[in-house]
Amino acid sequence: MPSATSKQSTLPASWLLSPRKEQRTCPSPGRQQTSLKSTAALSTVSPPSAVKSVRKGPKKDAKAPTPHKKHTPLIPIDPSKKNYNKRITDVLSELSKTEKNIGNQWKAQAYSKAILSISAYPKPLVSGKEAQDLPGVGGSIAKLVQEIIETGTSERVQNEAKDERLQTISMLMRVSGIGPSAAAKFYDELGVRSISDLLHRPLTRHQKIGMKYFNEFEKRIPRAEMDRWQAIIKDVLEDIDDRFVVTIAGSYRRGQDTCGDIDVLLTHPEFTTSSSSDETPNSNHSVLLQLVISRLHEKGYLTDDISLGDVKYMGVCKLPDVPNTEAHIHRRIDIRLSPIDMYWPAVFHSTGSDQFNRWIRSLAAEQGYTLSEYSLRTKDKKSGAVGTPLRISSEEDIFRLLGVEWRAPEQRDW
DNA sequence: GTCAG
DNA sequence: GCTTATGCGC
DNA sequence: CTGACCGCGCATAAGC
Repeated sequence: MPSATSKQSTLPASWLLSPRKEQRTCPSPGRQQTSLKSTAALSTVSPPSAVKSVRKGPKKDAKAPTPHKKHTPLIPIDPSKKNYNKRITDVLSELSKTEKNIGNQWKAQAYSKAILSISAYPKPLVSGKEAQDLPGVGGSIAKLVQEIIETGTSERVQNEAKDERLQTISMLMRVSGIGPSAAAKFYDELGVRSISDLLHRPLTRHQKIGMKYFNEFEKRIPRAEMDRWQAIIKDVLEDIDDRFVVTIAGSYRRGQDTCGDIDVLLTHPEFTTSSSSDETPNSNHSVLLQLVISRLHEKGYLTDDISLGDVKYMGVCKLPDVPNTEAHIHRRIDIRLSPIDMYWPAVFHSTGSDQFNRWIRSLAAEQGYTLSEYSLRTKDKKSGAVGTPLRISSEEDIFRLLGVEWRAPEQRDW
């Protein structure tokens, strides 16, 4: 009900409501989907290769997909392989979670890294010492591993499991908008001991929404529903301006059967970095996202807004209910608007997986580049000086420039 | 907590 | 009122 | 021994 977002669609966006060109050129709506699996992953749309000029014939382009060979070091871990040390990694996961709850993100991450390499170890560990040879496993974790091998668990984990405060904080943090700091404050200063206690406490807008949909947000989104959202969003956007380019990224793009939320990336040929930096009259991109959001509201797809700025929206959506059917579940949806010259790095980044991104970034660094969600730039290893962003007109460009063989999104799932 | 510098 | 810091999510 | 480990958009609190 709050939704402060009601900046109605009084926003004129001159070039926006542009001539509905002939008809569907670019982002042809969802159709294609249906045959998911492989195609679905490439989810999206037509890559407008060059900034301007494009938008012509049917989606041609896609660059010449001619990857050079260039063996990729394949450091990757095969996720399908068996974990011979599950007992150990399970315990370490608890420790990672605890550190995260306390706000020690780096320790939490360190445990996660150790978990990854231990999971990939091809046989059961026999000693902590053996574990310490693995990347990410130092003396401290080696000791833990030794303890787990000997006793089957860790005393520390046992104690933490009995710790009321930790357990409660862990629970509170399941509410979207409550992090380590707020959870600790609720417990220590406001006497909160359960989720329901929160109802009588001052909450931020985000936290109220987190409470309202506490159960729904933890439910996974079936791929079929994701397909529907993709079609809907493309449809609404094309209705506004058929030059919008849309990608549903995240695990959906990697072909997963279920997803945690809906991650939408958006760009428009007339929204470029230059047009965003200077304040020319044409930089009405500042209303672009607002326009999109108000349109989605009008159509009844959005139910709550968590945040809305010029380039990023976070909110809640729900498919229209059909009479005599079970109501649909509320879903978290994020929509980001990128200048077109930053679009493919953004798509690449948001497609993940996180692990894949870490790997590719380290690879980039080795080759004298720095890759972010905004750009791919050269970077001098010595001086650290970075160059200007390279022109990226497709995901393939990124692979090609890094000398890595193309990997479809499903192959980045690690 | 781990690793690189 | 305006500016900066912090929390949060990703 | 010390700092990096992604760091940025948005909402809200804190500071002036």
